[in-house]
Amino acid sequence: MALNNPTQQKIVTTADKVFQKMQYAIVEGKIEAGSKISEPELAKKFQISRSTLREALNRLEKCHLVERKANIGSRVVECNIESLLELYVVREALEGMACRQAAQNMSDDEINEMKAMLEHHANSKSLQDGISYYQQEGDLDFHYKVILGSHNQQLINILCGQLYHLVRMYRIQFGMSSPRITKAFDEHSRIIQAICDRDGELAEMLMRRHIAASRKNIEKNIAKSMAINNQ
Amino acid sequence: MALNNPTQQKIVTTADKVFQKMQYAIVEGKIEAGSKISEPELAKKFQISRSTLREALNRLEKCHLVERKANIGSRVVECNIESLLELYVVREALEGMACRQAAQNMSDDEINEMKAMLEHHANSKSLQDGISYYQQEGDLDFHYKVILGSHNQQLINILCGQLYHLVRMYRIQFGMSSPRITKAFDEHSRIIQAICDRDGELAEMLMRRHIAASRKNIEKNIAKSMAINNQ
DNA sequence: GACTTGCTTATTGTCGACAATTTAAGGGTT
DNA sequence: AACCCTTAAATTGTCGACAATAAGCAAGTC
Repeated sequence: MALNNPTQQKIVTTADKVFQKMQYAIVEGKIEAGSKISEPELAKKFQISRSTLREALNRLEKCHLVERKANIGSRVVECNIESLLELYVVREALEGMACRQAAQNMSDDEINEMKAMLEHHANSKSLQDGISYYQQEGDLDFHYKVILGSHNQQLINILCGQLYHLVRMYRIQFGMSSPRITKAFDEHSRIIQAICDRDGELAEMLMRRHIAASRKNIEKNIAKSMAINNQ
Repeated sequence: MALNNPTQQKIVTTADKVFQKMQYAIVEGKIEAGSKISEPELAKKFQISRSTLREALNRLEKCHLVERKANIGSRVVECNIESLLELYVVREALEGMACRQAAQNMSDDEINEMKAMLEHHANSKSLQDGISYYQQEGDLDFHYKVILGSHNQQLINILCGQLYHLVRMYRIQFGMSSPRITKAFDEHSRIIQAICDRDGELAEMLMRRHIAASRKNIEKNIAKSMAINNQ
Protein backbone atom coordinates (compact mmCIF):
# COMPACT_ATOMS: atom_id res chain seq x y z
CA MET A 1 0.00 0.00 0.00
CA ALA A 2 3.01 2.23 0.39
CA LEU A 3 3.08 4.89 -2.32
CA ASN A 4 6.55 5.45 -3.58
CA ASN A 5 6.22 8.89 -5.04
CA PRO A 6 2.98 10.82 -4.82
CA THR A 7 3.90 13.46 -7.37
CA GLN A 8 5.30 11.39 -10.15
CA GLN A 9 4.10 12.56 -13.53
CA LYS A 10 2.95 10.20 -16.19
CA ILE A 11 5.56 8.01 -17.81
CA VAL A 12 5.05 8.42 -21.53
CA THR A 13 8.31 8.93 -23.37
CA THR A 14 11.20 6.48 -23.44
CA ALA A 15 13.36 9.02 -21.65
CA ASP A 16 10.80 8.87 -18.83
CA LYS A 17 11.15 5.11 -18.57
CA VAL A 18 14.94 5.23 -18.54
CA PHE A 19 14.82 8.03 -15.99
CA GLN A 20 12.61 5.97 -13.71
CA LYS A 21 14.73 2.84 -14.05
CA MET A 22 17.91 4.74 -13.33
CA GLN A 23 16.28 6.52 -10.43
CA TYR A 24 15.48 3.21 -8.76
CA ALA A 25 18.89 1.82 -9.65
CA ILE A 26 20.68 4.76 -8.08
CA VAL A 27 18.45 4.93 -5.01
CA GLU A 28 18.92 1.23 -4.35
CA GLY A 29 22.64 1.38 -4.99
CA LYS A 30 22.62 -0.82 -8.08
CA ILE A 31 24.43 2.02 -9.75
CA GLU A 32 27.11 2.82 -7.24
CA ALA A 33 27.09 6.17 -5.45
CA GLY A 34 29.87 8.44 -6.61
CA SER A 35 30.56 6.41 -9.74
CA LYS A 36 31.13 8.04 -13.10
CA ILE A 37 28.44 7.65 -15.74
CA SER A 38 29.57 6.73 -19.23
CA GLU A 39 27.01 7.99 -21.70
CA PRO A 40 27.90 5.63 -24.57
CA GLU A 41 27.98 2.63 -22.25
CA LEU A 42 24.63 3.33 -20.60
CA ALA A 43 23.00 4.22 -23.89
CA LYS A 44 24.02 0.85 -25.27
CA LYS A 45 22.85 -0.92 -22.12
CA PHE A 46 19.37 0.64 -22.38
CA GLN A 47 19.29 0.30 -26.17
CA ILE A 48 18.65 3.99 -26.68
CA SER A 49 20.47 6.88 -28.29
CA ARG A 50 22.70 9.20 -26.33
CA SER A 51 20.28 12.11 -26.72
CA THR A 52 17.56 10.18 -24.95
CA LEU A 53 19.93 9.11 -22.23
CA ARG A 54 21.06 12.69 -21.73
CA GLU A 55 17.43 13.70 -21.37
CA ALA A 56 17.09 11.14 -18.58
CA LEU A 57 20.32 12.35 -16.97
CA ASN A 58 18.93 15.88 -16.94
CA ARG A 59 15.96 14.75 -14.91
CA LEU A 60 18.16 12.81 -12.52
CA GLU A 61 20.11 16.01 -12.07
CA LYS A 62 16.88 17.81 -11.22
CA CYS A 63 16.31 15.52 -8.24
CA HIS A 64 19.93 15.82 -7.14
CA LEU A 65 20.83 12.21 -7.90
CA VAL A 66 23.54 12.96 -10.46
CA GLU A 67 25.86 15.91 -10.95
CA ARG A 68 27.19 17.08 -14.27
CA LYS A 69 30.21 19.14 -15.19
CA ALA A 70 30.64 20.67 -18.62
CA ASN A 71 32.92 18.70 -20.91
CA ILE A 72 33.77 16.29 -18.13
CA GLY A 73 30.71 14.20 -17.53
CA SER A 74 28.16 12.99 -15.03
CA ARG A 75 28.67 11.28 -11.71
CA VAL A 76 26.19 9.69 -9.35
CA VAL A 77 25.91 11.85 -6.26
CA GLU A 78 28.04 10.77 -3.33
CA CYS A 79 26.60 9.57 -0.04
CA ASN A 80 28.60 11.12 2.77
CA ILE A 81 27.49 11.91 6.28
CA GLU A 82 27.94 15.65 5.91
CA SER A 83 25.45 15.83 3.05
CA LEU A 84 23.03 13.61 4.92
CA LEU A 85 23.07 15.92 7.92
CA GLU A 86 22.67 18.92 5.62
CA LEU A 87 19.68 17.24 4.07
CA TYR A 88 18.10 16.78 7.48
CA VAL A 89 18.54 20.47 8.21
CA VAL A 90 16.72 21.34 5.01
CA ARG A 91 13.99 18.86 5.81
CA GLU A 92 13.57 20.26 9.30
CA ALA A 93 12.95 23.70 7.84
CA LEU A 94 10.74 22.70 4.93
CA GLU A 95 8.70 19.93 6.51
CA GLY A 96 8.24 21.98 9.64
CA MET A 97 6.71 24.71 7.53
CA ALA A 98 4.75 22.18 5.50
CA CYS A 99 3.28 20.88 8.74
CA ARG A 100 2.27 24.38 9.80
CA GLN A 101 0.60 24.93 6.46
CA ALA A 102 -1.06 21.52 6.65
CA ALA A 103 -2.66 22.45 9.97
CA GLN A 104 -3.97 25.53 8.24
CA ASN A 105 -5.02 24.12 4.89
CA MET A 106 -5.88 20.44 5.13
CA SER A 107 -9.53 19.52 4.74
CA ASP A 108 -11.25 17.48 7.42
CA ASP A 109 -11.47 14.58 5.00
CA GLU A 110 -7.74 14.66 4.42
CA ILE A 111 -7.08 14.67 8.13
CA ASN A 112 -9.38 11.71 8.68
CA GLU A 113 -7.66 9.84 5.87
CA MET A 114 -4.30 10.47 7.51
CA LYS A 115 -5.60 9.25 10.86
CA ALA A 116 -6.84 6.08 9.19
CA MET A 117 -3.46 5.55 7.58
CA LEU A 118 -1.68 5.84 10.90
CA GLU A 119 -4.07 3.35 12.49
CA HIS A 120 -3.54 0.97 9.62
CA HIS A 121 0.21 1.21 10.15
CA ALA A 122 -0.29 0.65 13.87
CA ASN A 123 -2.12 -2.61 13.21
CA SER A 124 0.45 -3.82 10.71
CA LYS A 125 3.09 -2.98 13.24
CA SER A 126 1.57 -5.08 16.01
CA LEU A 127 1.22 -7.93 13.52
CA GLN A 128 4.78 -8.01 12.23
CA ASP A 129 6.65 -6.44 15.09
CA GLY A 130 10.22 -5.64 14.34
CA ILE A 131 9.98 -5.64 10.57
CA SER A 132 11.53 -2.26 10.04
CA TYR A 133 11.21 -1.98 6.29
CA TYR A 134 7.47 -1.57 6.31
CA GLN A 135 7.74 0.89 9.15
CA GLN A 136 10.12 2.97 7.12
CA GLU A 137 7.76 3.05 4.18
CA GLY A 138 5.03 3.96 6.62
CA ASP A 139 7.14 6.80 7.89
CA LEU A 140 7.64 8.05 4.35
CA ASP A 141 3.90 7.76 3.67
CA PHE A 142 3.20 9.91 6.70
CA HIS A 143 5.64 12.60 5.70
CA TYR A 144 4.29 12.60 2.15
CA LYS A 145 0.76 13.08 3.39
CA VAL A 146 1.73 16.03 5.54
CA ILE A 147 3.63 17.65 2.71
CA LEU A 148 0.75 17.21 0.29
CA GLY A 149 -1.55 18.53 3.01
CA SER A 150 0.27 21.85 2.98
CA HIS A 151 -1.39 22.54 -0.38
CA ASN A 152 1.70 24.59 -1.22
CA GLN A 153 2.82 23.61 -4.68
CA GLN A 154 6.32 24.97 -4.25
CA LEU A 155 6.85 23.00 -1.07
CA ILE A 156 5.43 19.88 -2.67
CA ASN A 157 7.66 20.20 -5.70
CA ILE A 158 10.84 20.65 -3.73
CA LEU A 159 10.18 17.99 -1.12
CA CYS A 160 8.36 15.26 -3.03
CA GLY A 161 9.72 15.94 -6.49
CA GLN A 162 13.35 16.55 -5.68
CA LEU A 163 14.54 15.79 -2.18
CA TYR A 164 12.71 12.62 -1.28
CA HIS A 165 14.55 10.43 -3.72
CA LEU A 166 17.73 11.52 -2.02
CA VAL A 167 16.20 10.74 1.35
CA ARG A 168 15.26 7.27 0.20
CA MET A 169 18.73 6.77 -1.22
CA TYR A 170 20.37 7.56 2.09
CA ARG A 171 17.91 5.40 4.00
CA ILE A 172 18.65 2.39 1.85
CA GLN A 173 22.36 2.83 1.39
CA PHE A 174 23.08 3.61 5.02
CA GLY A 175 20.64 0.93 6.16
CA MET A 176 18.88 3.21 8.61
CA SER A 177 16.36 1.42 10.78
CA SER A 178 17.37 2.14 14.38
CA PRO A 179 15.26 1.97 17.56
CA ARG A 180 13.67 5.26 16.65
CA ILE A 181 10.88 3.63 14.68
CA THR A 182 8.72 3.02 17.74
CA LYS A 183 9.26 6.52 19.06
CA ALA A 184 8.56 7.91 15.62
CA PHE A 185 5.13 6.37 15.79
CA ASP A 186 4.13 8.28 18.90
CA GLU A 187 5.55 11.46 17.45
CA HIS A 188 3.47 11.02 14.34
CA SER A 189 0.35 10.68 16.48
CA ARG A 190 1.04 13.91 18.30
CA ILE A 191 1.69 15.74 15.06
CA ILE A 192 -1.61 14.59 13.62
CA GLN A 193 -3.34 15.70 16.80
CA ALA A 194 -1.85 19.18 16.44
CA ILE A 195 -2.95 19.34 12.81
CA CYS A 196 -6.40 18.18 13.85
CA ASP A 197 -6.52 20.98 16.43
CA ARG A 198 -5.50 23.42 13.68
CA ASP A 199 -2.56 24.43 15.84
CA GLY A 200 -0.03 25.32 13.15
CA GLU A 201 2.59 26.63 15.52
CA LEU A 202 2.63 23.44 17.59
CA ALA A 203 2.46 21.24 14.51
CA GLU A 204 5.54 22.92 13.07
CA MET A 205 7.43 22.64 16.33
CA LEU A 206 6.61 18.94 16.73
CA MET A 207 7.60 18.13 13.16
CA ARG A 208 10.86 20.00 13.56
CA ARG A 209 11.65 18.12 16.74
CA HIS A 210 10.71 14.86 15.06
CA ILE A 211 13.18 15.43 12.23
CA ALA A 212 15.85 16.98 14.44
CA ALA A 213 15.66 13.92 16.69
CA SER A 214 16.38 11.69 13.71
CA ARG A 215 19.32 13.87 12.76
CA LYS A 216 20.76 13.82 16.26
CA ASN A 217 20.26 10.09 16.41
CA ILE A 218 22.33 9.73 13.26
CA GLU A 219 25.02 12.03 14.61
CA LYS A 220 25.21 9.92 17.75
CA ASN A 221 25.46 6.67 15.83
CA ILE A 222 28.15 8.13 13.64
CA ALA A 223 30.14 9.22 16.65
CA LYS A 224 29.76 5.72 18.09
CA SER A 225 30.91 3.94 14.93
CA MET A 226 33.81 6.36 14.65
CA ALA A 227 34.87 5.39 18.17
CA ILE A 228 34.69 1.71 17.25
CA ASN A 229 36.75 2.23 14.15
CA ASN A 230 39.40 4.10 16.08
CA GLN A 231 39.80 1.71 18.97
CA MET B 1 28.80 45.99 -6.95
CA ALA B 2 25.64 43.96 -6.70
CA LEU B 3 26.31 40.34 -7.48
CA ASN B 4 23.56 38.82 -9.51
CA ASN B 5 24.07 35.18 -8.73
CA PRO B 6 26.74 34.02 -6.34
CA THR B 7 26.60 30.37 -7.29
CA GLN B 8 26.61 30.56 -11.06
CA GLN B 9 28.90 27.99 -12.58
CA LYS B 10 31.23 28.83 -15.42
CA ILE B 11 29.68 29.58 -18.77
CA VAL B 12 31.52 27.41 -21.25
CA THR B 13 29.18 25.70 -23.66
CA THR B 14 26.82 27.45 -26.04
CA ALA B 15 23.87 25.94 -24.21
CA ASP B 16 25.15 27.78 -21.12
CA LYS B 17 25.14 31.08 -22.97
CA VAL B 18 21.65 30.59 -24.34
CA PHE B 19 20.47 29.49 -20.90
CA GLN B 20 21.83 32.65 -19.34
CA LYS B 21 20.36 34.91 -22.00
CA MET B 22 16.96 33.30 -21.70
CA GLN B 23 17.14 33.43 -17.94
CA TYR B 24 17.58 37.19 -18.04
CA ALA B 25 14.96 37.56 -20.73
CA ILE B 26 12.40 35.64 -18.71
CA VAL B 27 13.23 37.30 -15.40
CA GLU B 28 12.95 40.73 -16.97
CA GLY B 29 9.77 39.86 -18.80
CA LYS B 30 11.21 40.18 -22.30
CA ILE B 31 9.89 36.69 -22.81
CA GLU B 32 6.38 36.99 -21.49
CA ALA B 33 5.36 35.03 -18.42
CA GLY B 34 3.01 32.19 -19.21
CA SER B 35 3.81 32.27 -22.93
CA LYS B 36 4.40 29.12 -24.92
CA ILE B 37 7.92 28.43 -26.11
CA SER B 38 8.32 27.33 -29.71
CA GLU B 39 11.47 25.29 -30.01
CA PRO B 40 12.00 25.77 -33.76
CA GLU B 41 11.37 29.49 -33.51
CA LEU B 42 13.74 30.11 -30.59
CA ALA B 43 16.40 27.87 -32.06
CA LYS B 44 16.36 29.94 -35.23
CA LYS B 45 16.40 33.17 -33.22
CA PHE B 46 19.52 32.09 -31.32
CA GLN B 47 21.10 30.48 -34.39
CA ILE B 48 21.48 27.13 -32.68
CA SER B 49 20.10 23.65 -33.15
CA ARG B 50 17.06 22.40 -31.32
CA SER B 51 19.12 19.99 -29.22
CA THR B 52 21.14 22.83 -27.79
CA LEU B 53 18.05 24.86 -27.14
CA ARG B 54 16.45 21.92 -25.36
CA GLU B 55 19.51 21.63 -23.20
CA ALA B 56 19.04 25.27 -22.20
CA LEU B 57 15.34 24.68 -21.57
CA ASN B 58 16.22 21.83 -19.24
CA ARG B 59 18.28 24.16 -17.10
CA LEU B 60 15.56 26.77 -17.09
CA GLU B 61 13.25 24.04 -15.86
CA LYS B 62 15.68 23.29 -13.05
CA CYS B 63 15.31 26.82 -11.69
CA HIS B 64 11.53 26.72 -12.09
CA LEU B 65 11.40 29.32 -14.84
CA VAL B 66 9.82 27.09 -17.47
CA GLU B 67 7.56 24.06 -17.26
CA ARG B 68 7.49 21.24 -19.74
CA LYS B 69 4.86 18.68 -20.56
CA ALA B 70 5.61 15.60 -22.61
CA ASN B 71 4.58 15.88 -26.24
CA ILE B 72 2.99 19.24 -25.61
CA GLY B 73 5.82 21.67 -25.06
CA SER B 74 7.34 24.25 -22.76
CA ARG B 75 5.78 27.31 -21.24
CA VAL B 76 7.31 30.14 -19.29
CA VAL B 77 6.14 29.90 -15.69
CA GLU B 78 3.18 32.05 -14.79
CA CYS B 79 3.36 34.92 -12.33
CA ASN B 80 0.28 34.79 -10.15
CA ILE B 81 -0.14 36.03 -6.63
CA GLU B 82 -0.82 32.59 -5.18
CA SER B 83 2.55 31.26 -6.33
CA LEU B 84 4.29 34.39 -5.11
CA LEU B 85 2.84 33.92 -1.63
CA GLU B 86 3.76 30.24 -1.71
CA LEU B 87 7.28 31.22 -2.63
CA TYR B 88 7.47 33.52 0.37
CA VAL B 89 6.37 30.70 2.64
CA VAL B 90 9.18 28.52 1.31
CA ARG B 91 11.66 31.35 1.72
CA GLU B 92 10.54 31.98 5.26
CA ALA B 93 11.29 28.38 6.14
CA LEU B 94 14.55 27.99 4.24
CA GLU B 95 16.10 31.38 4.83
CA GLY B 96 15.11 31.27 8.46
CA MET B 97 17.01 28.03 8.81
CA ALA B 98 19.88 29.38 6.70
CA CYS B 99 20.12 32.30 9.10
CA ARG B 100 20.23 29.97 12.09
CA GLN B 101 22.99 27.96 10.44
CA ALA B 102 24.83 31.15 9.49
CA ALA B 103 24.91 32.23 13.13
CA GLN B 104 26.43 28.87 13.87
CA ASN B 105 28.84 28.47 10.97
CA MET B 106 29.96 31.85 9.61
CA SER B 107 33.55 32.82 10.24
CA ASP B 108 34.34 36.11 11.94
CA ASP B 109 35.78 37.38 8.67
CA GLU B 110 32.59 36.61 6.83
CA ILE B 111 30.55 38.41 9.45
CA ASN B 112 32.77 41.47 9.24
CA GLU B 113 32.48 41.45 5.47
CA MET B 114 28.72 41.38 5.77
CA LYS B 115 28.74 44.27 8.21
CA ALA B 116 30.89 46.26 5.80
CA MET B 117 28.46 45.54 2.99
CA LEU B 118 25.52 46.77 5.00
CA GLU B 119 27.39 49.96 5.88
CA HIS B 120 28.26 50.46 2.24
CA HIS B 121 24.61 50.15 1.34
CA ALA B 122 23.71 52.58 4.10
CA ASN B 123 26.03 55.22 2.62
CA SER B 124 24.78 54.67 -0.91
CA LYS B 125 21.29 54.97 0.44
CA SER B 126 21.88 58.34 2.04
CA LEU B 127 23.51 59.50 -1.19
CA GLN B 128 20.79 58.51 -3.61
CA ASP B 129 17.80 58.51 -1.37
CA GLY B 130 14.69 57.06 -2.91
CA ILE B 131 16.34 55.10 -5.70
CA SER B 132 14.69 51.84 -4.90
CA TYR B 133 16.34 49.66 -7.51
CA TYR B 134 19.71 49.76 -5.85
CA GLN B 135 18.11 49.11 -2.50
CA GLN B 136 16.47 46.05 -3.90
CA GLU B 137 19.75 44.72 -5.21
CA GLY B 138 21.22 45.49 -1.81
CA ASP B 139 18.49 43.46 -0.21
CA LEU B 140 19.25 40.54 -2.50
CA ASP B 141 22.96 40.85 -1.72
CA PHE B 142 22.20 40.63 1.97
CA HIS B 143 20.05 37.56 1.62
CA TYR B 144 22.64 35.90 -0.60
CA LYS B 145 25.35 36.51 1.97
CA VAL B 146 23.31 34.97 4.76
CA ILE B 147 22.47 31.92 2.67
CA LEU B 148 26.09 31.40 1.69
CA GLY B 149 27.01 31.91 5.34
CA SER B 150 25.00 28.86 6.31
CA HIS B 151 27.73 26.74 4.71
CA ASN B 152 24.99 24.23 3.94
CA GLN B 153 25.39 23.19 0.32
CA GLN B 154 21.87 21.84 0.01
CA LEU B 155 20.38 25.10 1.25
CA ILE B 156 22.64 27.10 -1.01
CA ASN B 157 21.73 25.05 -4.06
CA ILE B 158 18.01 25.31 -3.52
CA LEU B 159 17.91 28.98 -2.61
CA CYS B 160 20.61 30.53 -4.78
CA GLY B 161 20.60 28.05 -7.62
CA GLN B 162 16.90 27.56 -8.07
CA LEU B 163 14.56 29.87 -6.21
CA TYR B 164 16.25 33.23 -6.43
CA HIS B 165 15.72 33.67 -10.13
CA LEU B 166 12.04 33.23 -9.49
CA VAL B 167 12.22 35.78 -6.69
CA ARG B 168 13.92 38.27 -8.98
CA MET B 169 11.33 37.59 -11.65
CA TYR B 170 8.46 38.41 -9.33
CA ARG B 171 10.22 41.51 -8.03
CA ILE B 172 10.70 42.91 -11.48
CA GLN B 173 7.42 41.89 -13.05
CA PHE B 174 5.29 43.00 -10.13
CA GLY B 175 7.40 46.13 -9.70
CA MET B 176 7.83 45.61 -5.98
CA SER B 177 9.52 48.52 -4.27
CA SER B 178 7.13 49.60 -1.53
CA PRO B 179 7.84 51.61 1.62
CA ARG B 180 9.29 48.53 3.24
CA ILE B 181 12.79 49.25 1.94
CA THR B 182 13.68 51.53 4.82
CA LYS B 183 12.27 49.17 7.42
CA ALA B 184 14.09 46.30 5.74
CA PHE B 185 17.36 48.08 6.41
CA ASP B 186 16.86 48.13 10.17
CA GLU B 187 15.75 44.53 10.13
CA HIS B 188 18.92 43.54 8.30
CA SER B 189 20.98 45.26 10.97
CA ARG B 190 19.29 43.36 13.78
CA ILE B 191 19.73 40.08 11.95
CA ILE B 192 23.43 40.68 11.52
CA GLN B 193 23.67 41.54 15.20
CA ALA B 194 22.07 38.23 16.13
CA ILE B 195 24.44 36.36 13.86
CA CYS B 196 27.34 38.25 15.37
CA ASP B 197 26.15 37.20 18.83
CA ARG B 198 25.99 33.60 17.57
CA ASP B 199 22.35 33.52 18.63
CA GLY B 200 20.97 31.13 16.03
CA GLU B 201 17.51 30.93 17.53
CA LEU B 202 17.03 34.70 17.48
CA ALA B 203 18.61 35.01 14.05
CA GLU B 204 16.15 32.53 12.62
CA MET B 205 13.20 34.21 14.27
CA LEU B 206 14.20 37.66 13.00
CA MET B 207 14.76 36.42 9.46
CA ARG B 208 11.41 34.67 9.47
CA ARG B 209 9.68 37.81 10.66
CA HIS B 210 11.55 39.83 8.06
CA ILE B 211 10.30 37.64 5.23
CA ALA B 212 6.85 37.15 6.70
CA ALA B 213 6.51 40.94 6.94
CA SER B 214 7.23 41.23 3.23
CA ARG B 215 4.66 38.58 2.50
CA LYS B 216 2.00 40.25 4.60
CA ASN B 217 2.84 43.56 2.99
CA ILE B 218 2.18 42.02 -0.41
CA GLU B 219 -1.06 40.48 0.78
CA LYS B 220 -2.18 43.87 2.03
CA ASN B 221 -1.30 45.61 -1.22
CA ILE B 222 -3.09 42.95 -3.19
CA ALA B 223 -6.20 43.40 -1.09
CA LYS B 224 -5.98 47.14 -1.67
CA SER B 225 -5.59 46.88 -5.43
CA MET B 226 -8.40 44.37 -5.54
CA ALA B 227 -10.59 46.91 -3.79
CA ILE B 228 -9.62 49.54 -6.37
CA ASN B 229 -10.37 47.24 -9.25
CA ASN B 230 -13.75 46.41 -7.81
CA GLN B 231 -14.91 49.92 -7.05
C1' DG C 1 64.48 10.90 -13.00
C1' DA C 2 60.94 14.55 -13.31
C1' DC C 3 58.74 17.65 -16.15
C1' DT C 4 56.99 19.41 -20.38
C1' DT C 5 55.28 18.85 -25.26
C1' DG C 6 52.79 16.81 -28.83
C1' DC C 7 49.93 13.22 -30.48
C1' DT C 8 46.25 9.66 -30.02
C1' DT C 9 42.09 8.20 -28.09
C1' DA C 10 37.85 8.63 -25.72
C1' DT C 11 34.12 11.44 -24.10
C1' DT C 12 31.09 15.23 -24.36
C1' DG C 13 28.63 18.95 -27.01
C1' DT C 14 26.22 20.16 -31.21
C1' DC C 15 23.96 19.40 -35.47
C1' DG C 16 20.42 18.10 -39.01
C1' DA C 17 17.07 14.50 -40.26
C1' DC C 18 13.47 11.19 -39.26
C1' DA C 19 9.60 9.17 -36.34
C1' DA C 20 5.78 9.79 -33.16
C1' DT C 21 2.41 12.61 -31.28
C1' DT C 22 -0.56 16.51 -30.90
C1' DT C 23 -3.16 20.25 -32.89
C1' DA C 24 -5.99 22.35 -36.51
C1' DA C 25 -8.95 22.18 -40.34
C1' DG C 26 -12.30 20.32 -43.40
C1' DG C 27 -16.04 17.42 -44.72
C1' DG C 28 -19.82 14.71 -43.63
C1' DT C 29 -23.80 13.23 -40.69
C1' DT C 30 -27.68 13.95 -37.57
C1' DA D 1 -25.90 24.54 -36.27
C1' DA D 2 -23.52 21.16 -33.42
C1' DC D 3 -20.95 17.04 -33.29
C1' DC D 4 -17.78 13.43 -34.84
C1' DC D 5 -14.49 11.42 -37.86
C1' DT D 6 -10.70 11.78 -41.16
C1' DT D 7 -6.82 14.06 -42.90
C1' DA D 8 -2.98 17.58 -43.12
C1' DA D 9 0.26 20.48 -40.79
C1' DA D 10 3.10 21.57 -37.10
C1' DT D 11 5.51 20.37 -32.93
C1' DT D 12 7.96 17.36 -29.97
C1' DG D 13 10.80 13.09 -29.18
C1' DT D 14 14.49 10.20 -30.89
C1' DC D 15 18.28 8.96 -33.72
C1' DG D 16 23.03 8.66 -35.75
C1' DA D 17 27.00 11.46 -37.29
C1' DC D 18 30.27 15.19 -36.79
C1' DA D 19 32.90 18.82 -34.05
C1' DA D 20 35.09 20.33 -29.84
C1' DT D 21 37.03 19.40 -25.64
C1' DA D 22 39.41 16.59 -22.10
C1' DA D 23 42.20 12.50 -20.71
C1' DG D 24 45.96 9.29 -21.43
C1' DC D 25 50.36 8.10 -23.42
C1' DA D 26 54.79 8.47 -25.63
C1' DA D 27 58.78 10.87 -26.83
C1' DG D 28 61.90 14.53 -25.91
C1' DT D 29 64.32 18.02 -22.96
C1' DC D 30 66.51 19.65 -18.87
